[in-house]
Amino acid sequence: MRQLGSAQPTAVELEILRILWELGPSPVREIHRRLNEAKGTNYSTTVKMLSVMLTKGLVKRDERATPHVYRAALTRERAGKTFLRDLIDKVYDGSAMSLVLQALANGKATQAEIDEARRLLDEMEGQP
Amino acid sequence: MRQLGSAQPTAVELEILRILWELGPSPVREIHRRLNEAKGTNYSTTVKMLSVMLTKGLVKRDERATPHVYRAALTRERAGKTFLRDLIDKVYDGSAMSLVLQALANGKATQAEIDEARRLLDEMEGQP
DNA sequence: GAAGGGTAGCGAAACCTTTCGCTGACTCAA
DNA sequence: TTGAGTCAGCGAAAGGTTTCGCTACCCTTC
Repeated sequence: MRQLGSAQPTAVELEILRILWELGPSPVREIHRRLNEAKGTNYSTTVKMLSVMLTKGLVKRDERATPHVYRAALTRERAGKTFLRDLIDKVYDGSAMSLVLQALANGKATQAEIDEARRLLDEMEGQP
Repeated sequence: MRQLGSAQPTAVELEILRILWELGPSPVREIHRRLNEAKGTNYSTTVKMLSVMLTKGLVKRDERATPHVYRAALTRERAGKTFLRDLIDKVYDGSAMSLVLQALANGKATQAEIDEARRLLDEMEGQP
């Protein structure tokens, strides 16, 4: 059984989250308009994706309203943090410093810059 | 048809790339040892994944050697850049500055820090 | 109450990734 | 030559994501 809180959004799911982050809580029709604009998706598909995301806990919905209003269950900030952490884990074996060093590698970076970057990344990682 | 150069490595593919980045060019047996260690994968699976990755252009192999030697077709640096760009595109709608601002948002950041971070990210993005 | 439009949901198909059984080739030693 | 071991590859199954057809349920409005 997949842990509810730890599910990484898939490509389309992320696209929907992005729309919700931009629009704020919205009815399906609104979300669909955007998604269809971007990639010609069928209305049924949008509804299905939202229902899948609901069971995964990626979105929440207010059923009292008609039409139902959906909203993202995580913030853009949290998603960003998670993805960045994931990137560091998957590409740099968990070493944030590796990424920083690599980033500065071909450029001309002072020690001050490196320290600065380190602090920035520490903040991004958040506190476990 | 999927563009060869633009294929984003999947989870297992990335795990294999990570092994190759660490070990350098290696025979299947070596790669398999690591992969199996990490997640108990069958030998056949490792071979198959490598063959899939070969057709996708993610790895190259020297068939003159016996056993065949595989090596990553992209560097860790390039993969990191691509993933970071992808993260920015998918989560922050392509605005690197959004990510930086968000990262600094809850912390207490000086203007100097922000400028620093901007420069860092510019470098990470590479020059189109 | 019948027709039409907006809304919601289910189940199955289509597609991609990941897994592995099975097979064959090749090498080395007895 | 035969048997044991290593290496490579194919095809199909298993599992997850994404797609959509079809159905049903409200509301209006006639």
